[in-house]
Amino acid sequence: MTKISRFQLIEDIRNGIDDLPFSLKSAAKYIVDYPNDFGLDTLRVSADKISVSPNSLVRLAQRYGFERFDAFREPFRTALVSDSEVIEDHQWISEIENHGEGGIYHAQAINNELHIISRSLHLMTLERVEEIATCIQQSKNCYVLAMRASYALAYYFHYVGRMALPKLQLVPKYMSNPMDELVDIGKEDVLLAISIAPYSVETIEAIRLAQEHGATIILISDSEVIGPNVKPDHFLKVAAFSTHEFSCFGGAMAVLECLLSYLIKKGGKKAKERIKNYEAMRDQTGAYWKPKRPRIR
Amino acid sequence: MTKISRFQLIEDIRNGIDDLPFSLKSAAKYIVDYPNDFGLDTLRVSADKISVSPNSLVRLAQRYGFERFDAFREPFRTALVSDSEVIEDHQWISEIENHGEGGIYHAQAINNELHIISRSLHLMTLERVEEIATCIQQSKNCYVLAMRASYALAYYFHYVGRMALPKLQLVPKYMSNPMDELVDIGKEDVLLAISIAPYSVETIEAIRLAQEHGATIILISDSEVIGPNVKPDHFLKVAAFSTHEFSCFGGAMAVLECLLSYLIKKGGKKAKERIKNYEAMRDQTGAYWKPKRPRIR
DNA sequence: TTAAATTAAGAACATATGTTCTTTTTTGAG
DNA sequence: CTCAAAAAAGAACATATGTTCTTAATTTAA
Repeated sequence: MTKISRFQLIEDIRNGIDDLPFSLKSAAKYIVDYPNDFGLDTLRVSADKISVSPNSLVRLAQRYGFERFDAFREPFRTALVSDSEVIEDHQWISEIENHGEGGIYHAQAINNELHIISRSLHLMTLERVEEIATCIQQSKNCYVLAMRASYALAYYFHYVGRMALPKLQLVPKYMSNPMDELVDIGKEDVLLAISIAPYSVETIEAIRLAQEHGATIILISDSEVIGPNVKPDHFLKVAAFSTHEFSCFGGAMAVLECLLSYLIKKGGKKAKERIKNYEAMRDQTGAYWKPKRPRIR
Repeated sequence: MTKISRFQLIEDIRNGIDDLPFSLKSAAKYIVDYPNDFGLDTLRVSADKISVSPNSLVRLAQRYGFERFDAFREPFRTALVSDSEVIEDHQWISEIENHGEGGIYHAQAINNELHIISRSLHLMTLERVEEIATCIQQSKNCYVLAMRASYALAYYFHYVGRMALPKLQLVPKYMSNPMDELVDIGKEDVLLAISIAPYSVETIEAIRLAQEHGATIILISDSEVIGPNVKPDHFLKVAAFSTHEFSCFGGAMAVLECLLSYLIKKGGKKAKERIKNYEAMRDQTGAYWKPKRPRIR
């Protein structure tokens, strides 16, 4: 009885995955992605998580030459007991440090990243989140503004957020000066501006314009004072310091993602429904790949 | 929602072990010694290994204040799957929980965010980073590819990265199908693809094209199996699970930022100089605002 | 379009698992 | 030593699990 290793088995599964029929493919993908869970769970629990029938897993096991399902799962189980040492604190980081110059760089980067994220999230009190979420929800239009590197953050926030809140508008949307796209902003509107040092002049000017038009300003930044005559109504501070010459955006990203979570969860039925529609559209247009399952009945 | 940690529970067991009757003591000792096995095995298997009756374990569970045996074993199970992702019990997070529905949502979001980031960075071993960095540095062109929400990540990576590495190219750069912009990709080139579930067909097809042209593929994703016939040369796994319907990108962002740090630091003099030039250019054109400091001296 | 082969779901079954109740054994106070 | 209390084992039970067999859907080939 030659015991097969988990590693070997995963490798086999991955290589053969393209030749599998639909539901077995979903199952195989799941096992490759979540080998730990697969080792721990029962057949039925795994089947449920994958959304296939229990006996699909039995068939998959047979495909790979196992007499019974238990034998197929066995390598994953033994791997669980043998090599899962729980390292309590972040000892793995200091471990990295002991491998030359590169190790020191990498450990520094990881430390810094965790630090700014933790700090940013800490600064994001429930009070502020609720304040900002309410402000966005009650607005007529909510413009999401950022320039240069921060534009990535605005793009992401808008991309995901508009599924729950169609009133979100990305600025700049076209290759223009953001001010041009804010000419119609008014009292009932909100401008959510994202800017990390160094602060671009366009952002500052756009905020000033919005202020003059009576819009409510939400600023997400590493500083409350990003330019002359910029007085945000709400301010969410993020940490952005780094070990090299640019700011780190991980903290801002984490904060935005948590804000998104909050908006989606508080969005209620309407948001849920809109998200459902997006998903349906995706399936129709085939924009995304997933191991398809045949329709039943 | 105060989940007890495995670590805490083992500590409790060890402290109380002397006051236990004979068979429960054997059981307790076994659990302390072989927590992994205990988490994995069924009640009867554990009882058998310890040589006590099944219901001795039930009684032990009750001793420690658990209603049922499953609850007692639970911490050991979760420790098995989430290998070493013990977020230090941030007091401030559980504090947030005590403020109604909104507080629970927010605390969940923060927890999840920290979890996926910590896990993603953990998966980012020095070995992989070095491998990937070398691969990028030695390439002729390095295309950074992503679609839809992930495009934000690619955009950011490219925006910052090109200051150190001008050979970085964002794809799609124009509003086109990414394949059109990859027609010239060749053996000496690298394609860094970023894709989080659900995976867009365009990304998958672009990777396949690059593969056929002999380019080296680096994939940053929550799964190694994102589509049929996609076999990356290097793979960096990130965690992306969330508490709502979309994937969370915070882990991917953190990983990319650490990769950037590494590339910049390893970029040497040339990179430093190029960055200096960028900064000089900024100052000249006044693209950025900075608070004027009073002249010293 | 039809027929055969493949693939998946569903139902049924024997066994395993966690729990509870009862009986037996052990412990300890008087 | 006796007897009550505590602890452990054993038996019985409902539910869960893996397996098998049957039926339905889907794909492939003619």
